[in-house]
Amino acid sequence: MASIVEIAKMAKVSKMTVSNVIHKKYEKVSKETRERIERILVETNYTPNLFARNLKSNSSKIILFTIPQTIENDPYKNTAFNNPFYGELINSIEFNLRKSGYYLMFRFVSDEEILSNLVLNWNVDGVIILGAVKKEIRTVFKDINVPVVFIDTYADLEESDSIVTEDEQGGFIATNHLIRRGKRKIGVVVSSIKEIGVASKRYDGYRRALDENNIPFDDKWLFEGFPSFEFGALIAQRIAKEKDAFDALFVYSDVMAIGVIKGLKDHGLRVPQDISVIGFDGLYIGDLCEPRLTTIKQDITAKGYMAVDLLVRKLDGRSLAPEHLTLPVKLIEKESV
Amino acid sequence: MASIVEIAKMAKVSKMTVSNVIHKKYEKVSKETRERIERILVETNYTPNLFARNLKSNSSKIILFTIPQTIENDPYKNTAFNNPFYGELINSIEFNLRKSGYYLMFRFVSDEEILSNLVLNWNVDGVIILGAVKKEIRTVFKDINVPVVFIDTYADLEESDSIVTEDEQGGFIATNHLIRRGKRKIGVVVSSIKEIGVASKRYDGYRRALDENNIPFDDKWLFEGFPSFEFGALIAQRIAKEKDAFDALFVYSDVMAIGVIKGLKDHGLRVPQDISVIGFDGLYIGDLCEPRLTTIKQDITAKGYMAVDLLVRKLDGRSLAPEHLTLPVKLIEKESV
DNA sequence: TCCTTTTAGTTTACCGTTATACCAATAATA
DNA sequence: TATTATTGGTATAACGGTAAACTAAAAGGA
Repeated sequence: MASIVEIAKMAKVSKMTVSNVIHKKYEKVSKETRERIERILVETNYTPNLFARNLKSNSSKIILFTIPQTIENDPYKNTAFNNPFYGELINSIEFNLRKSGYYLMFRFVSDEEILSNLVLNWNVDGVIILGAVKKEIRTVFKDINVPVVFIDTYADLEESDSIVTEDEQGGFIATNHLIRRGKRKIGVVVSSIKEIGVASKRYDGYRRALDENNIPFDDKWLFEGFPSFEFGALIAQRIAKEKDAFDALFVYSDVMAIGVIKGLKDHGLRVPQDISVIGFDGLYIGDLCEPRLTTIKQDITAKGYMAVDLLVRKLDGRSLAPEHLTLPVKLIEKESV
Repeated sequence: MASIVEIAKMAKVSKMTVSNVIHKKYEKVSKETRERIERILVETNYTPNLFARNLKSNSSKIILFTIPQTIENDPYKNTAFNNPFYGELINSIEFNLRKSGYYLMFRFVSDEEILSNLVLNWNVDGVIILGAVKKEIRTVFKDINVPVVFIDTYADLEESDSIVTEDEQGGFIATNHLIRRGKRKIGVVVSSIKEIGVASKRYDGYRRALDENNIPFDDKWLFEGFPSFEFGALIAQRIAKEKDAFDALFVYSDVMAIGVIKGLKDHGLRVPQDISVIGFDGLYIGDLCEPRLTTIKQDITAKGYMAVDLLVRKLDGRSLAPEHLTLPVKLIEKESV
């Protein structure tokens, strides 16, 4: 825990000389002095105090990655991480930040907290936000001049940087695939489509596929709810009761889709013989269920990479205008259709 | 981004007076001045610069949660987070840290990095480490006087604080359950048992159950390998080839167990009719596979809670002597046995 | 009235680092 | 020899916040 002053004393020089050695400003230091100081730095295992450095430089090398959500009072109730999507994304973000010399601070936050508590407090250099965020919050980031990359948000993004997947197209491909397989009574299971997020875009694609194939949409085909495995199973229960009303389902996420399949089977329906199910994400857990889940795959690790890359380019000043990147999707045929 | 000095100027007082208002040292400030300053604080949306504060106080309120591991060069290869165990744990840790006023910094680290890069650099107030850690690393934490809580480490813990599950007992219960169901040829699938981690303890429990039931252990019953879904499936392939050699398997983790079941079924064996499988962890994904996985459940959220609680007690000085906590396990009977 | 408290502040110094300005001694040039 | 440039540093101030010591003015007590 030696400070630069103590190193300077040991080397009998001023602390500025030590600082110059640390920063490799060798033209300021003679060879002998430099080597003497370097030896002492190694011996004492010196590491700079980043608080001091950050205070001076007014930058932290910390990037906040956050998932805004209603914060539960009970950690057992917060099931976000049950979805491997989050794990894969945070893994990729941490990996790429580390590679670029940044540190990851992770936190679930409520909308209010986002500003008061973290961005300002910590002088985080940048922020990556996953999921739908209210407009007020988004505009505030502009005021405080911290680069932000939004992942999977759609509303009013002209002036923000964002990364999304081909959600609409994915919904379209999924639904089209069902239609090409002869399905005509296609239900859709999503989280809320009122929020302008991935769910509503995937739903839009679903509707477009119906339209283009002249299949009239029936209000009863829409099932909305909390995007969890359990809720998927719950919805399946309702669907199983009117089994003849559907010959296929487009479910907006794999986790939900697996729940749906589980629920359908528990209520005596066979997948895909009685009813086909297609998911969205391409998670490995799709291979765990039986039948294996046909799905629309997105590259989550690439998403994390792109988010970090975009943010780092902002921080380096290599990207000035807002960018909106869209990652491709791909139909993965397994056995549930 | 107003600093305390600017606030002071606006209020026409010294910055110390502002500081006193912020810290609610009201006996130092008259009612009028106080209210004037408070108004300005609100108007300017003042938040203290934590770098400055931390520099002065030499504490950061940051807790590092880290999973030591060989850092892959390719984020696609890092599959740690595919195991929902990690997600549930980090969720619980973040939740409880936030509740106690701490911030979570997460990072995968190599052993070397642990010290040089983070603990010293960031003046993190405490560290939570998951998984087996070499002795050298552990001893260093003592030198630098940062409280550390180890999760799921066993080796040489006398002087460290640690939290584990009843791993040995869990392995015993699992194996005993198989034996009580009439199984006699019980294979065991673990990650490396050379490292002194949870895998070796669970294996110890397995061996004890065999011993106590006078079942001689056969070297061919042991399968070691990388603890992933894929590797579980790979091992199952080998097991399927000598199908008559086994009537049951104890797999040290659910993720691996699900892979094993998948692999067994892909090679024509029926679970549990031909061979029974029991897992360990109690993850929700155990319910996704068919048959649903019988397993030994541990409470991961409780584990995170205990880790944070113990660490915070260390930081508050409310726990001086090293503590070693062991969380209970419970047999959950489903359909794979 | 004089002395002591109390009130309501202010001043100073420091946390560890770094940018900037400065300086002394030596080397190079005219 | 006098002047200028280079080398190898040092001294100072600042980042924003806080603990501790200090002080001026008002209030209280004898």
